[in-house]
Amino acid sequence: MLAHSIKRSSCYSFNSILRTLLKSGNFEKALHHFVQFRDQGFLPDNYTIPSLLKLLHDLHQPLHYRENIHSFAIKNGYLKDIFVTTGFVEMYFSFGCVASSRQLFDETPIKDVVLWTAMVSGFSHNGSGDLAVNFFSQMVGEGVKPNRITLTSVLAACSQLMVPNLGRSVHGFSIRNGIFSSDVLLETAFVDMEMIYENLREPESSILASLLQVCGGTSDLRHGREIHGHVTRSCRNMNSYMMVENNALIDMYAKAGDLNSAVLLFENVKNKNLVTWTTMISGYGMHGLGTEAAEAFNAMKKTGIIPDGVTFIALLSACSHGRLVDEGLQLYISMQRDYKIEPDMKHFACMVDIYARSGLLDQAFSFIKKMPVEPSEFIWASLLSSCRTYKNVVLGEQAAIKALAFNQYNTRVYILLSQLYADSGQWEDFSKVRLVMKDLGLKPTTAQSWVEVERKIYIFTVRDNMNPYSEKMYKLLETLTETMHKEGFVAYRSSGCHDITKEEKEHYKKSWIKRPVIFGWKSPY
DNA sequence: ATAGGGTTAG
Repeated sequence: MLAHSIKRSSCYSFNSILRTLLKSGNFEKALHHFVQFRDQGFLPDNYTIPSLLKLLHDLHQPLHYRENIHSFAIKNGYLKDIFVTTGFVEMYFSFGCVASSRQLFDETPIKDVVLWTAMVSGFSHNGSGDLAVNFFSQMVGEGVKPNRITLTSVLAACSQLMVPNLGRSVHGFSIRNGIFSSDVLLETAFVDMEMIYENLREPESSILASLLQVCGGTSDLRHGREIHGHVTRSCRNMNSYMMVENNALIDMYAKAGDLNSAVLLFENVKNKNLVTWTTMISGYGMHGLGTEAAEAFNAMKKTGIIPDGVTFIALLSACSHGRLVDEGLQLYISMQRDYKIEPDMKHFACMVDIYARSGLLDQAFSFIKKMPVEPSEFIWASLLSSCRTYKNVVLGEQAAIKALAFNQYNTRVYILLSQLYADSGQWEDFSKVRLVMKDLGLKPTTAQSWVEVERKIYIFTVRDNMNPYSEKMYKLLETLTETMHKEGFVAYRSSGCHDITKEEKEHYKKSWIKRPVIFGWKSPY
């Protein structure tokens, strides 16, 4: 009895100290403290576990260690404590293990606002904005009242999904329920531009930045330029926060395809900070200008600005788009050796892409296998994409299986895999994939693109015949193709689902009858 | 009475 109470009180003070050390960022001391505690024969209690998970996160420890803590927590019945459950939910989300988080959530009988919020933000961070919004409405439906943190998370998901109306209704909801968040500004960003001119008040930098983000993302140069004009007119040049507007404008021009304007503005900006440089590097990169990106990086270093993790993401992705394998590897090494930056999932994804886009699929795969953390769904899907380009069915299948283990409903993965099969003439496998999609209720989506000409937006798709200019456009394409041939270029022609010959169609119809019941591949693991 | 969810212009 006495021993028990001593242990309990020791746990109490241990937990307090651990928490304090973590808060002040003394991770090494915190680890030392934990090791001492453990060596004295004490075991973590339910109060310790959330802190312990945070410690392992801060020390970049692999998933494996945390799974041990998960087993430990299960054995001791600590998952009855919602604080512990929430910790694990958050931890699995951070490793991209969405299914594990979801399972934990489902197994929790009584869910509070924090657990619900962890789900909303977890989905949002893993690129599932739709599920984030879905869980938010479930939560409201079950009578759990969201707070400002929940709203911040769900609004982030709304803006990710580009659904301003949903954002507006969330905003309306928060007003009706008396919940206010400074981040509802995010939603305001979607309010129509003309409204800004009618508004007496000067729009916040953050609103302008969000609007520019939308302009960049939709290649809406016209609105982007209008905002630029607005910023220039609104005598805020003397203010320091002009930095935010300029950086957002440079990014917008680069993303909307007008690299010249981006460079022009960049060169005219007097005080460039790390974000300005990184934006320009990333702009060059997305236009395939690896050399210019590298030059900008060198120029930045000369000014004494120290790059951070995001700068290296921009550089590595420039290498991947410019097929610069050796340069990418050198940067990846230098980042860790010279700047002490720990690579995270995004850097890993860039490295995989650098190898894979250059056709070095085996090197991409061995890089994945050597990663210290569980590769994300995105990494597998991007490997699959390159497997399709280079027609590597064996590796492509493995990548697809891995990606689908994260999310069974990833339409893009099925499409890529079926195209890979089609390109390789494996029509039976092609139809198998399409049937699995059909069983799951997934529809192949046709990619759309659009262009704005004289205030009118023209949307078009592959083999589009609906456009009144279709005939003219295809004639022009023919001329272009001819010119390319004359110049010595050979067009790569995909034999994807649009290009099925008569025999292949017959074959496809036949195999349609043989409905596979389950997903027909075995995991290589 | 010690713990869990969000936050950046790139």
